[in-house]
Amino acid sequence: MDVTHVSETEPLGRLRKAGLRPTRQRLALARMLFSQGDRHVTAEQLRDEVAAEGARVSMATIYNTLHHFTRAGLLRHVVVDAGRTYFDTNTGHHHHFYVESEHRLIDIDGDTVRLASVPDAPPGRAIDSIDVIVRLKPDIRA
Amino acid sequence: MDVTHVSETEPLGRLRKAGLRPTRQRLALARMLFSQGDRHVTAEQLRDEVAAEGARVSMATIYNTLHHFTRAGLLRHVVVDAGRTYFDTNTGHHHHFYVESEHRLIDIDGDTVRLASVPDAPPGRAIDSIDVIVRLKPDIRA
DNA sequence: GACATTCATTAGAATTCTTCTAAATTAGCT
DNA sequence: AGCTAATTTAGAAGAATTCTAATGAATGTC
Repeated sequence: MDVTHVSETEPLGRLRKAGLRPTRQRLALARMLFSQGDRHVTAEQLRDEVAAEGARVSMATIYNTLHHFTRAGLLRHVVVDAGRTYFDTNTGHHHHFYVESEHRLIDIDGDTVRLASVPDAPPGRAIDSIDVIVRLKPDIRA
Repeated sequence: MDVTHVSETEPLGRLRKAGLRPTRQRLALARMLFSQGDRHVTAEQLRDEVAAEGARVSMATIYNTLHHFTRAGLLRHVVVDAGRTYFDTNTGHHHHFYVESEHRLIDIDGDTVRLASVPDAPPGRAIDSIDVIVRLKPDIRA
């Protein structure tokens, strides 16, 4: 395979740049994750998608890979639901709607939520990140 | 037992007001939860505390009770960590610091975080609640 | 290109947290 | 006291994730 010229947004280039060995499994997962716009996925979803494509990737590898990608800054962890971990391919500044009834996440552009004031971190601690989660329910006024 | 005059902030009155049968177990849990200021607890923590007091309450009852209390508006669910559910005795308007390294929650007064703008809910949905979580890490400038 | 080394993958077991089940107990009536 | 519905319980079951220890694959060296 000719790999002399690889875009940084292609799966291979992305992995290279992140210092991750491009294995068959990682390439498959990177393709699923990064070639269809911003996504919010769970490990289980990914497993099913990958399986549907005919690729064989174990659950352990899916978890390992998601964590590797997250550490490398390719993904971001989203905590909105106990007992379900979402990974977000949008690592930029933004927040989330969470449709509880459908277990579905929707991005909110970072600038749409402006914090007029942010509390100081307690002594000895620093702010790592600020998550804003807007929980949605069905609108009753049907 | 004389129950003619019961404060609404005493365990018994609290349960009565919420329409919950005051059982031995619920009274014990209510006492643990509501008589030492605002708290953030997990089911496991509560189990241990109750056990330390010598009361016998099964895990199933702890979960049942926490959920009953939450439905009754006595507690609030806090999601900050996948695979760990916190219950907050402060049901008023406020947000949270989360010290990831210690799995510890700290309240942020509701007015300390002002949202300058809030996004509109997508069509057919309404905003249920807005959570702001400020994640903390140890301050490096030791 | 073969070799050695290090890193990655895997199946399945194990862990953790939470919910379920079905039987026994208890609270709140009359 | 006796009735009924709500509650509690131990233990099994379930769901999501991590661990283990063995196999396999990528990379650097000659």
